[in-house]
Amino acid sequence: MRVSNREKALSRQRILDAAGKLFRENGVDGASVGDIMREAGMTHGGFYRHFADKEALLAATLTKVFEEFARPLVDAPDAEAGLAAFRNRYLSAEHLARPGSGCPAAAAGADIARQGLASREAFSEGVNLLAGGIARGLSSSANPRDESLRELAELVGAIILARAAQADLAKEILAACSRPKA
Amino acid sequence: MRVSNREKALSRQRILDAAGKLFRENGVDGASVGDIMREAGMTHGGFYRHFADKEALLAATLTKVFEEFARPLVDAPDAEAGLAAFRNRYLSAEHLARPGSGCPAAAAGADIARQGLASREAFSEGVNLLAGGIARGLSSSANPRDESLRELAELVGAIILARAAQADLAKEILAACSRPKA
DNA sequence: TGTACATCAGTGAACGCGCGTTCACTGATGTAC
DNA sequence: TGTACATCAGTGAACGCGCGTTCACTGATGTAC
Repeated sequence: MRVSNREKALSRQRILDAAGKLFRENGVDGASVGDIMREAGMTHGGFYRHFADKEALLAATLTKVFEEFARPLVDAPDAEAGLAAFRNRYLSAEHLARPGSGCPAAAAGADIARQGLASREAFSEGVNLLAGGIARGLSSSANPRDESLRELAELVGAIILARAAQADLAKEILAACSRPKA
Repeated sequence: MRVSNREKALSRQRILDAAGKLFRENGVDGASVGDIMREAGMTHGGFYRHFADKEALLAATLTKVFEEFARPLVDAPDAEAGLAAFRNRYLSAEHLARPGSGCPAAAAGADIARQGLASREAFSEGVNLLAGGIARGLSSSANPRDESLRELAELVGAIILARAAQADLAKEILAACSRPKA
């Protein structure tokens, strides 16, 4: 029961969306091909009509979710306000509780170090995309590129530590990183 | 072939050391009980004479490796110099390349969010231990606790991003976070 | 535009494999007297 | 201190299970004429 080219393209998008959610919620190892296809409303066998293997799906998913996650920051009409809003969203209780729609660098970063070249390339591009968006909001800085990487590292570290820590410490970490710098 | 109590205690230490290495190198899911017991020089069956399950091993391992990793910082006679040395070691190429003997928060943090209570408690205590050591070196700060958490977040985020990124970007991230603050 | 046929998206069974955990067994160790 | 016996650390086979991937099959879609 072959489906039309248009339907196939939609299936691919559903697989990518499902993978985006489950890779971030459960980790790369914790989200199986079967889980992802089920989330996408299909059975596992059809997966290999869309991707060569799980690694190829991971790389394609990273590219997509970094783009989606960075978009509000990158597209903000006012770069400084956009950065402030991004920080605020990043360190929110909402982002803490919902990794599945949150920052891919925080949710999957630790896993990517153990993945193939394609995923690491997609990850690196995603980091550059986010850092570029942050740097836009730091135009008054002497070295926006360096400062943006430092800023991104702090945000990623904060949410990773907070998600692993118990509730009280998690709130403390997010609050400490939210305060204006001394 | 029962072994003496002293030998049993040594076996337990070997299991914890092996787990400390493999959990950090391969992730919690990526290090199997069999792998760890093999690394410790035993077969897998004896594991359950030492730990109730894999989760109990993870919690005990976290407590041990956080303690070991924080010791040079916490025990430094000169707190400020100790912090500077800690930052230097943390952002080094050596630490980038060797997660198995490096910071447990960076190597396992993302996994811990999906683990049981005992592991999250051990992780939280480890974070507090590190933050306390950092705060010691920040005694001139108005708010050493907040600043130490922010500092730790930046270090953890930097090494996680650098390990996942490609070599050039990794070096750039570590360099950006190594420079004195503007 | 209509027809004949090749293509192939998706299904569901099956594959080999490694996982965490259990268990019967062994024989040296620990302990009660 | 010596003896008799219970304990139990470690081994290796086995368990049920889920993993990534393959494959024969189906029938609607795409395409060549």
